[in-house]
Amino acid sequence: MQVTPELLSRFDLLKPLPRGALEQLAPHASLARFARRAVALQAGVREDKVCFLFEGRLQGVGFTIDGREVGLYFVEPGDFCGELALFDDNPQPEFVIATTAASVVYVARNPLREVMLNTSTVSNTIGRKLAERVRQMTMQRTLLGLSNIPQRVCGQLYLLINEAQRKAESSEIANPPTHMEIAIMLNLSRETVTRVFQALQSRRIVRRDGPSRLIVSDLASLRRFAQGEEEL
Amino acid sequence: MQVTPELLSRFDLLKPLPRGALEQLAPHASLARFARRAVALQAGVREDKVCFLFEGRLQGVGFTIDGREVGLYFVEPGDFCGELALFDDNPQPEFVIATTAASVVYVARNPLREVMLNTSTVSNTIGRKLAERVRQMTMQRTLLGLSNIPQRVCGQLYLLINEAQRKAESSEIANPPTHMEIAIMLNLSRETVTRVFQALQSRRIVRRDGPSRLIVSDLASLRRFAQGEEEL
DNA sequence: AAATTGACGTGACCGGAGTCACAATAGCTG
DNA sequence: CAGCTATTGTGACTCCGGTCACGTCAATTT
Repeated sequence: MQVTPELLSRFDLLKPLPRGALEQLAPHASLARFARRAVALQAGVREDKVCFLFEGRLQGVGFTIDGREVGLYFVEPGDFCGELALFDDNPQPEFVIATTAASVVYVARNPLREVMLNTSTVSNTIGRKLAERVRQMTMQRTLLGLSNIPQRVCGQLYLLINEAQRKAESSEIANPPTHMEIAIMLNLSRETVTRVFQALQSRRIVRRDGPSRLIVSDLASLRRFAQGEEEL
Repeated sequence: MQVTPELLSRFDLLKPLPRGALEQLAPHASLARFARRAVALQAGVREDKVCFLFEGRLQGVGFTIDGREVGLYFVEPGDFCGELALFDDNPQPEFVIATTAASVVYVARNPLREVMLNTSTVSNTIGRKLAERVRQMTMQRTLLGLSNIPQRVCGQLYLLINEAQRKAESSEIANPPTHMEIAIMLNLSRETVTRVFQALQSRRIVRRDGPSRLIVSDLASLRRFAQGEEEL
């Protein structure tokens, strides 16, 4: 489907671009819609496009040889993924799949690469993004090193809370990941995650409010569990 | 200690720079030597330098709250680390420590950043490096997802083998990591790694040749174990 | 309204990796 | 060479998270 320059300019990365650059990119962009669990980017192949998320939610996942799924990160609307293709010709390392119905804009790799090289704000943004991604993965890897499993779950939960909300007493997570999705990110079984949630709920630390809102009533306790100052 | 432009030009990243740029950087560079286990870059602080490894070996490591160590990657001579500081002002996510006695050249962040922004070959190299780092971390994360532990160790062992040597029947790893270091990278206990090595040695798949050489006699078998086609 | 699906909840059992406590080397260093 | 430290090797025991086998519940589908 055809993409207008206006649509492209709604993404933070492309917003600073002059009209001309957007018009140059638009013909190389296309819109796509995905159902839940559909694949937006393939692992192991040299993807020739970058994926901008318009609505819904995506997740980067890997698969081990034995078919186990490995959750890596989430992509929220306005953000993009598959940017590794802009740096070299090596294959995309992980799958990106839709965790909810989603609509995305694909932008062809080469024209975008041109724009990146000519526009310092774009290359800076992508550089920062990549750096942030490395930090994110490092934190995630550190979480996996925790041998106390409830602590691991609490740590993940704490990471899911917006930094802006960290200071408040209570907080809420909109569209929280399912237990299964959390389990996959933390190398745990779904049952274990459920049991930790049970414990947190019985202690009034978290509470569900409908399917799409998870309320953290006692953020301070959650932090203590996450930091191992207290045992679950 | 004072650093000459010649010394800087021995690093791949800086080699393509014109003489002038090197002379501009040299006053902002300093040499340092480290004993084993010394810290080259601090986690959690805004490091204002990038670390180029001259000799020895470094390792990026994290620490969980409970003091457990988390191995992330190795740095070999000629390579560099701490490059995240070039992209933003956020803190260095992981420690970098010396696994052997090492000598490094520190280059101040800001001048190097200037050079990077003005020299497309440098920014390209750093971009590729960062992209490669993300791929590396993704693979490592995938390894951690393996629930079959011997398979995990074999996978790591296989990753340690140079790509150039992958095709041959046998191969060797110079200065192999200790069992403890492998355990830390794979979230395992040292004993478990030892036991896997015992199994591999008794099957004549690997063999030690002195302290600094590990010989993989039967690469094909190792690969089969790594890919889960055969159980240890 | 019945049927299907996907998410969540829960108990019982079991295997395997961590832990602990050693021993045995192997390198280094004085 | 003696002594020290780091690394590797091994057994016994324990514990805890995975697996399996269910059940419940709400949301969609038909």
